[in-house]
Amino acid sequence: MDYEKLAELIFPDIKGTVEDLEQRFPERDLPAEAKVTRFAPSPTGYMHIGGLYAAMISRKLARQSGGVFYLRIEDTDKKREVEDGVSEIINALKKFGLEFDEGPFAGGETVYAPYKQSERKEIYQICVKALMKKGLAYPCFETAEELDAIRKRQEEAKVDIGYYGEYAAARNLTYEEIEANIKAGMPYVVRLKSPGTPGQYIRYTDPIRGNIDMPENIMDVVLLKSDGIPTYHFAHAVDDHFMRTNLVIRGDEWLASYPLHKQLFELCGFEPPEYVHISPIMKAEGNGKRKLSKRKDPEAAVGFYLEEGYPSESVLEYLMTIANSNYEEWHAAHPDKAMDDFVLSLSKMPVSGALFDMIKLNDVSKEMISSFTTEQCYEKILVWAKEYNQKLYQFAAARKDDFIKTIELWKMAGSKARKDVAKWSDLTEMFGYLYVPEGELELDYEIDEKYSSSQMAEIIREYQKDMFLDSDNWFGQMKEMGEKLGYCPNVKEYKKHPEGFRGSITDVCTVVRVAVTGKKNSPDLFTIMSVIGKDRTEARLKRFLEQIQE
RNA sequence: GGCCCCAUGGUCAAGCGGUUAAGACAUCGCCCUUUCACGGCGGUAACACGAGUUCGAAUCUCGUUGGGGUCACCA
Repeated sequence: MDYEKLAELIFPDIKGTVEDLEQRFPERDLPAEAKVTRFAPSPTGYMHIGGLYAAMISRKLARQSGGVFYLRIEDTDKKREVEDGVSEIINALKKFGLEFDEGPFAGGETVYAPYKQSERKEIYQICVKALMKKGLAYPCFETAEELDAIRKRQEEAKVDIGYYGEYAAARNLTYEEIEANIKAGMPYVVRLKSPGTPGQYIRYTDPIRGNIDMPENIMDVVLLKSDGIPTYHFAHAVDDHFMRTNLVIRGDEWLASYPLHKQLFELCGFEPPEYVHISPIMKAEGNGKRKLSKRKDPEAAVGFYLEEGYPSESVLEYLMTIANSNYEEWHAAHPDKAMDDFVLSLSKMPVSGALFDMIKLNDVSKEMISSFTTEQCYEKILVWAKEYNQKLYQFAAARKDDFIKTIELWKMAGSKARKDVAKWSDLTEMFGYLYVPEGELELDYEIDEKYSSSQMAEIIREYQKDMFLDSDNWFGQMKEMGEKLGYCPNVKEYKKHPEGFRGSITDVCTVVRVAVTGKKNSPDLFTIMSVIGKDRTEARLKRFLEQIQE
């Protein structure tokens, strides 16, 4: 077979050479230790939490080594493409502060462009043509039905399934047969003619997992689909070589294709990048785990965290604790330092998939929020509410001073810090009584059955006489009032001698608290009333009386 | 099924041949306290199993079991 002639038959219009490409995409002028990494999603518009995790790690590794992090769109499958898919992914990443260092998605151009695979068709074809000239690629006209038949035979014979070796009939087509098929307009793919030997093993060293021995690739995989667009594997080899990526962070589902990728790089004459296979984020199911699923788990989507109002810093910090469990310790030792100062270590990455722990995320997020200043909280809430909670947004935007007071109320500062809020959507659930205008307020009173209506009414009526809101000793006044009604002002004393009292100051406060907020639990009552103001407090007391006397 | 990966409390995990087997989250109790939250103190709770190697194994080897991944003209 004259491979030169075959290559011209298949690619008559491809004139460029691999050498041209080497010149067009020169090696990067970077220090040896600088890592060039990328995030390479399909433009499905759906951003998986695992994608965010990988992107965060890739970017971090590039940053901490003085390298480059870029975005490449893997749009070689038109069926999966979604309109605006690209911008949605970029927006999601942007909201997490993960920005790119180069390319059109960073607002610039470089010699490595284009960054979308659909615009790199010719580059791939040049490379396939070069392989074909070397006898390492060939056209294959087999139909899906014929491929199925091969699979059946292989299943029966209990041998490896795939297109390879003796099963790869198209390897033996003559030039004349190929030419005739093409003239007849038969569709075809271009396959790799794998030089792999069955039973031959290769060694791969993963920075996380160590040495792994795997069988060498023997499959004649598809390089170019019938539409002339490359498969993922081939596009990966070509792009990561010519975009000069030297570190590929990918999910461990790619581990199995390492032998293929290594072979592709070698056959093309490219230096393979360093690979790191990271374990996926899992979800508990039954007695096992499974990957967080796009279909079944809303929390698999990055959008979920955005909607719920988790600060992006919280999600990233939680993800970092999964990536390197020593991060938490480091952070505790350096509370003033930012996550950017932490040095991520590949060897400390987990080797098996971690269960996503929403409860832990909440804890991390409460800590994070308590570390924000009031002003920072205000800004972040405003941005979140504008998109996800219009009512809250209107209140926060129109009455900034009042809103700031509510933040101070649930946040507090320093040693008095409260950690009630893990995500902004908690705000309306926990503190709706602060934001809703009096007319629209509907309190679902959490009344304890141990209080009778008349008992509660007595307390509220007494409290209505003077709410002590101008006093600098509100609680002292409350004690006096309670004592007058027969409630012990000292809780400890009451516990020792409950028989002499109708209850304690706790009961007095609880009844007022329920009347004002509807809830049995809340932050400091006096502060709440100060925030909502005298008039609204009075109105609520009145309403509560009406309610319980119905 | 073939190939590959993994296995310490409920969860995330330290551990690298000799440890009373860390820590964080969760949980429970106590203290603080007008409730809740915060904070402080304390408790419950783990080396999947079986053989080796060794004076000695969570740690090394093999096997078993269990879990996961992968075997497309999808990435």
